[in-house]
Amino acid sequence: MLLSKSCVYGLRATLLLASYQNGGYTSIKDLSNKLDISFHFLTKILQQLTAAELLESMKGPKGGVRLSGESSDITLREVVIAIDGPDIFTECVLGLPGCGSEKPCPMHAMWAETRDDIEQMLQTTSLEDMSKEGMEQDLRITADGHFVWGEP
Amino acid sequence: MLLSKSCVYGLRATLLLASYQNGGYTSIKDLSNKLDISFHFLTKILQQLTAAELLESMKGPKGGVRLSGESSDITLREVVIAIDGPDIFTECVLGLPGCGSEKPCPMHAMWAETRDDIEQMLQTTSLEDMSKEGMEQDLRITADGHFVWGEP
DNA sequence: ACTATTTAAGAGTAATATGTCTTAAATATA
DNA sequence: TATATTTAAGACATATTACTCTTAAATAGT
Repeated sequence: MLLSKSCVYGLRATLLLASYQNGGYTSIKDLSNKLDISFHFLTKILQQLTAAELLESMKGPKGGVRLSGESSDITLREVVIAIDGPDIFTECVLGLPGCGSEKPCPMHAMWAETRDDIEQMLQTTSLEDMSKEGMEQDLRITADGHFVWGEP
Repeated sequence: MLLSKSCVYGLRATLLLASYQNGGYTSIKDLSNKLDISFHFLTKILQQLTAAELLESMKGPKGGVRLSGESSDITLREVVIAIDGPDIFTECVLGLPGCGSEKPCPMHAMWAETRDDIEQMLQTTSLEDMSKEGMEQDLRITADGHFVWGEP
């Protein structure tokens, strides 16, 4: 997998949050239930996103998490980097540490291109873009596909 | 990482084998030394490639492994599939099991495209292509970059 | 036939990723 | 103030991947 499970969980949760578009706090319990992800595990992941200031959190009743800004201002790339780190956008496909344009591996050129395409794709797509598509076309965000968007 | 370490080791070893272009057997010891990969671990990986009939092996003195056919006839895609399996070319980027054109996830369309690009790229590149480039331009195939191509 | 060399196969170990559980801290509401 | 609810934090457990080690089987050369 290109993205770790943690990263994918983070993306799915933030997409769902974006679809709520009410500005209020949503409990992680709600997210973990709807997405069928372990509550404690998801909590840890969302903590990373909070630390990266993509989310804001509040403890206590009525607490939960919310996007720190407009869903149109948060890109998929930001979420990915917050969880999997920025290296996936620079790493050699053969995992060779010193690989770069100076002394590349045979696959460097071809991979650098697709890698940049992927980064560009994630960079130019906001949580709003994806969550809107998800809602409007009733797309899948769970394994079973049974899911209702935008109902906090 | 898109590809597992095993897969990457397999690619590096087959690229090196392709550069030998002498048709004879090369000992795994030689490959593991040159590529700085654990001998036993590489042995296991190359066994998978032998099982997939991309390599042929012979035991005993003068034994070793060799490409089962012309290096121009073996694609990077074949090596990848032999080790990491074919699923990486069909899997959902969010890891959602039922994701497909019928009931896709929001990222399905964009990812399917890049995924197909990657497959196409690997499909249209042979071991010969890559090893020739590696030799001719003295490209990196080890971490330290100190390496001499094509000397069995 | 004997020996040295090499791959094959499987058991075992280590490291990392994934997932679970418990306790602490904050906060809304009564 | 007391209670219920929620995130924060860290310890713990399991699964997967990566790597090591030992023994067996095959084969070339003497």
